[in-house]
Amino acid sequence: MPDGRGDGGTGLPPSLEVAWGLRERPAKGPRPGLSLGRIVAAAIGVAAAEGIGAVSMGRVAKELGVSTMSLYRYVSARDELYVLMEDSAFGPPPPTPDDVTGWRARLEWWARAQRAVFHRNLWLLRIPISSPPASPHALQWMERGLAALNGTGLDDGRRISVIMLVGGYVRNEATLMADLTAAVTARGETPAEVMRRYERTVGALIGTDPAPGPDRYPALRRLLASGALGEPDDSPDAEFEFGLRCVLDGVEALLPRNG
Amino acid sequence: MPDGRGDGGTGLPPSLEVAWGLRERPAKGPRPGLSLGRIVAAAIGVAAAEGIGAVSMGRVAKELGVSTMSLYRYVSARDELYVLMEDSAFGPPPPTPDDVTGWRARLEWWARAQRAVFHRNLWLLRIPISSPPASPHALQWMERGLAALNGTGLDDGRRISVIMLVGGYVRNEATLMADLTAAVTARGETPAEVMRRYERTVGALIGTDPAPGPDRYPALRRLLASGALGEPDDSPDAEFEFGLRCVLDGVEALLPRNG
DNA sequence: CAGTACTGTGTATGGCATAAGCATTACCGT
DNA sequence: ACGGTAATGCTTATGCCATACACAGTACTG
Repeated sequence: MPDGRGDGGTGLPPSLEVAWGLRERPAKGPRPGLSLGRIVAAAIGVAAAEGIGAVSMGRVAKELGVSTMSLYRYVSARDELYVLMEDSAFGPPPPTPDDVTGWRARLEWWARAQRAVFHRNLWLLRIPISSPPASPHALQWMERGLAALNGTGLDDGRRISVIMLVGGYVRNEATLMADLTAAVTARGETPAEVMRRYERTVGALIGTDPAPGPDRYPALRRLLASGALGEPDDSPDAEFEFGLRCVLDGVEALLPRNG
Repeated sequence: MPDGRGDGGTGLPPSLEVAWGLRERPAKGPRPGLSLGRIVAAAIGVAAAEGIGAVSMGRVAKELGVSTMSLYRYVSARDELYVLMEDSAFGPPPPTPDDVTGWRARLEWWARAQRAVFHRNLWLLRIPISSPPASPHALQWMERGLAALNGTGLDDGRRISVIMLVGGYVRNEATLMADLTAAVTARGETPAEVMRRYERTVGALIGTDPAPGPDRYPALRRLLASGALGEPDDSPDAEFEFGLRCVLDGVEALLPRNG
């Protein structure tokens, strides 16, 4: 391995090996005044307050009272910092209560816990996924998801597919919610107002009146007329649970025998 | 409305109203040498060749042989250009063949068509979703998705939920694939090699040997031992169809009566 | 033919990631 | 005790980027 000449032969960037607890502090130079932990915490503070877009190397450095370039002693690129922020924000998966038994309840618990993390850290959803999970907490979450499927007759290949399916659903739903709240905070409106404005926009675009020729948007027009866009009758949580139930029903249909 | 004083009272940015065919060419100034269409086409060309990261205002302008700032006569911000690129790349949904009948077949067709678009334009997946769909083709796709659910007893609220669920699944799966192919082209490896390298990394991180204390990663370890990560027995297409079947099974479980 | 609205453009500002080189520091082996 | 060495934090510089602003030319309206 000419490249990663550090401790672990993991092929990971040095900062991630530090996060994994591999790699000792080198015994030579001056004692570091900074630490990965402090940098990541500062970055998360900025992201939480002003969104991921405000997290620049310069900004984080200013927050810590150091120069921009000193951060590069700890992190070799901004994207690496993003990965560490992600790992830190997720933290370890919370312990599953004892009364949560059976694959379905366990997966639901897993999904809701993940959703809670996204809701607490909306900026997470703006970080593009760049590589398969290899940070400490990410693998712990993956472990938990896989373990939830114990007892189902699914083979290992299917298990990854299932947890990627469920995890993807959670992320997707959370992203839609985050987009809505972003629109809400951008202007000074309530979610209901945003949706009603969207409803009005679509109405103006496809024409609220049936139009002269053949109708190109019958289904959309009926949706608009129903008012389901502007006044959803479900709470966001209920919406999430609805989709989750769908997905898990689909998973259940896969199982060889019973539940 | 003090803001959007143009033709349509849509509340949309001017460029989008142009894309919708509202807004005449103003009869006053010099005839424009550029057009939204040419700009968007050039931008898509850059994105297709070098990824969305290469699509900067300066770069697109250079491609067209004009100055950077002239683009701002047609588009008020880069993100607006992104929306137009997205709309153009999607195009209208392809016509559904006559032998595709029933909600399930129609939704499958819709999902596969959408996936095909993503596969042809991987850069699409790197554009963050900023606002609810309001571009011409986006609404056509939405219309098609809603119409696919005709005949099911689902009410309109459920229908949006379902198409967002399916659409989200497609996008998610396509993104994972795009990430993989990005990793593939970044280094000079085959997909199988990338996955095997990942397998090795995870092995090095959690320790391939059972470790001394209690095992923190039993499920992951078993997954690794099974080789399911490194050598998935399904093709990417089969993987997609598997997830799609899951999701649609879940949808089917919602329906009031039969299929 | 003057007014006007629109065009493309040049210039300027302020931000960004990051490469390269420098002085300083603390440990290692002697 | 002390030179060698490797790591630290910093300054400076490069080359991107989005975009505000002001200007000169252009084609239509009255």
